[in-house]
Amino acid sequence: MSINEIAKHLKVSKSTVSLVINGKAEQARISQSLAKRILDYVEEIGYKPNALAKSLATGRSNTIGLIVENIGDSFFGPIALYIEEYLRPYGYHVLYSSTLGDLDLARTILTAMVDKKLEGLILAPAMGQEDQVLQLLGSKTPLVIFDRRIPQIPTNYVGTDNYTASKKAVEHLLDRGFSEIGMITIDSEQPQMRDRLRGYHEIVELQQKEKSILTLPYRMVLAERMESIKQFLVDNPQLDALYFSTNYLCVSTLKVVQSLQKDKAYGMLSFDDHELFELLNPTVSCMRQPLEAIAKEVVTTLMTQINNPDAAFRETIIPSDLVIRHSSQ
Amino acid sequence: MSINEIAKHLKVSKSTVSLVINGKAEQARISQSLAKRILDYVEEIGYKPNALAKSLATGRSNTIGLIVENIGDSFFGPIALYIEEYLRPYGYHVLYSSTLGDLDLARTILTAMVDKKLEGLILAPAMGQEDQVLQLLGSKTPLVIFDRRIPQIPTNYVGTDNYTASKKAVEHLLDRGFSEIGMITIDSEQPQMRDRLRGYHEIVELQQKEKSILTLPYRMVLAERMESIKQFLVDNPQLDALYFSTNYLCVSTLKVVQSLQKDKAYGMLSFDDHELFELLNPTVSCMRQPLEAIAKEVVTTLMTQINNPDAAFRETIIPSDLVIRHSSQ
DNA sequence: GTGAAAGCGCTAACAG
DNA sequence: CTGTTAGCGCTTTCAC
Repeated sequence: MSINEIAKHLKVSKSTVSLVINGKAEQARISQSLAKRILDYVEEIGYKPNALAKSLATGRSNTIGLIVENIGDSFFGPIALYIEEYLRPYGYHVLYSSTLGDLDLARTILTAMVDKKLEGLILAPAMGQEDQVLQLLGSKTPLVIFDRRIPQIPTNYVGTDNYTASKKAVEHLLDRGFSEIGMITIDSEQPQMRDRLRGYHEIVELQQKEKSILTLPYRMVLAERMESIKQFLVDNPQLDALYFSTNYLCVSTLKVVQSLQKDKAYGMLSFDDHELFELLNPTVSCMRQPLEAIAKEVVTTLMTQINNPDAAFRETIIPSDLVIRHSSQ
Repeated sequence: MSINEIAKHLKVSKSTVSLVINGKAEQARISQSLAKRILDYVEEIGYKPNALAKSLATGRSNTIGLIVENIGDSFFGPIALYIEEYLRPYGYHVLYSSTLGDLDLARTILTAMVDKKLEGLILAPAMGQEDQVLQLLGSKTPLVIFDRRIPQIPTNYVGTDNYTASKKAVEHLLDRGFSEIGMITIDSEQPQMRDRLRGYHEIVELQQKEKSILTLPYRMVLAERMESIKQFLVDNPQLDALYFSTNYLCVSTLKVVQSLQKDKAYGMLSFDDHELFELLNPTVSCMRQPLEAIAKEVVTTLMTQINNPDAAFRETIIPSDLVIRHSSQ
């Protein structure tokens, strides 16, 4: 079942078979009849080239690595789907991994992917992975960072305008008459989270209001997270609105509020939309990142670098949209 | 940066280097000092073996293929995450692809994965892919089918008890006093959907009630789907409860009901849970498939076959849990 | 203890 | 037009 056996059986040489199979019969000026004979036999025995051997010989694996925080969540999941779809026309497959925000795991994964000689890497880096990325950059592997930029290191990057969008979000809440706005956020070291937080800081300071911020670690079990949020709400009775740096914090908070059964209604606005936000009562306003556009740009950027390794890095900021629903009215 | 250069530089042979790197120095009785010299140099230049070449030589790619319908949805996304996690201890990586229910695409993807000589395949097959699976079975590639079984073809399989769970769900609705239960389902040819439908049929017939079934195609744009659902509700004013074969149909219906602004409240029960079902008003009852347990069993089954290619096929049915919330009270 | 050599399956010059 | 040859980078057997 190898090219060798085919060659032997047909009494031609390996290279002839290889050329024909790869559609280069024409340009290698191989006779139509011979080509047909080979193709027919290949068809007959159902021969399939070994992609591994091909990759080794050509240096092309036709595979792109995708490293995200959690493939199962409502941000990275759909992004992954879109990335796969946009990559498909180029003939690329996707090898994925979720880091779950764990640095050690993230390092191991990245190392493994580099060793596999993938043709390109799409990475939402974990905190602390900067040095490894820097090193990777030296190796000339095409790379696109997304969602969270690595400050100080110039790379290809695609992400949303976290800072500006965050300011808009908080301003919107203020405009609608809320005056004491608390922010619930996560793992404040991540650049995108920092920027969202910064936006909150700036607007609230501008209004000379009090800041109330709850910062939660990533990877906290739901029950604990809910407990922290509950305490935060209790400790800050003055709050009339809540701003969330990401949607699952909003979801957790909604669960807390529901369990509290107080009838205090907070104004709410979350970064990132959620499929069911428009079904809740009240419906939940959000800053929506355009997932498909981000995925598309990630792929375009990667392809650009693959086809032109020496091109300058490209940074694309894709603005998020404020989606106004009832929770911020 | 290849093993060759290391050998040359150290003036030893390739094989010695290879043995040392792979920790077989001991058994090959290579001197401690030589081994250390090699290891040190490897460390120094930061040498990484080329995984591709290694795979070609050993025939092991350390990669498992995962083919699902949609990696971005709330069923397959989390499943993919769990599969990855359970696979990690074995040193396997995951190459994924979404078929979006498209047969041609599904065939192409499966073919490509087979050519890549992956060490195992986890597959939620598309309709019509039976022949291809049959063929794959002949090739001895370790394979686990999940979510949707292929009738008539014995394979490893992991899934839930669709038929029984569906009966329980409809019975529950009846028990709670609903009497005219409509079912909204999809693409009724898929075995798991058939089974869910069959459960509905059986219970409703047992009660000598009228059946009202709306069958929607997979891959329908949201607006059209909502339109069909709306029409269905209008045409069937007698319905007092709705049973959904999968959660996004329930979500779509909730959107329709919301837009209708009638205050008719349907009893509702959906197959598959959704993160926000417990936040809606009323909270939505469901049949919950234990995602992590399914993923775990998929991996266990696959590993069993990989380690013991001649073992008999293993079929595991993991029961779903009825989660009772307010929508079915 | 160590190294030479063959081979995994394929591609791609280059000769004829 | 077709075949020879030399790799791609690594593993593994078997002499020495």
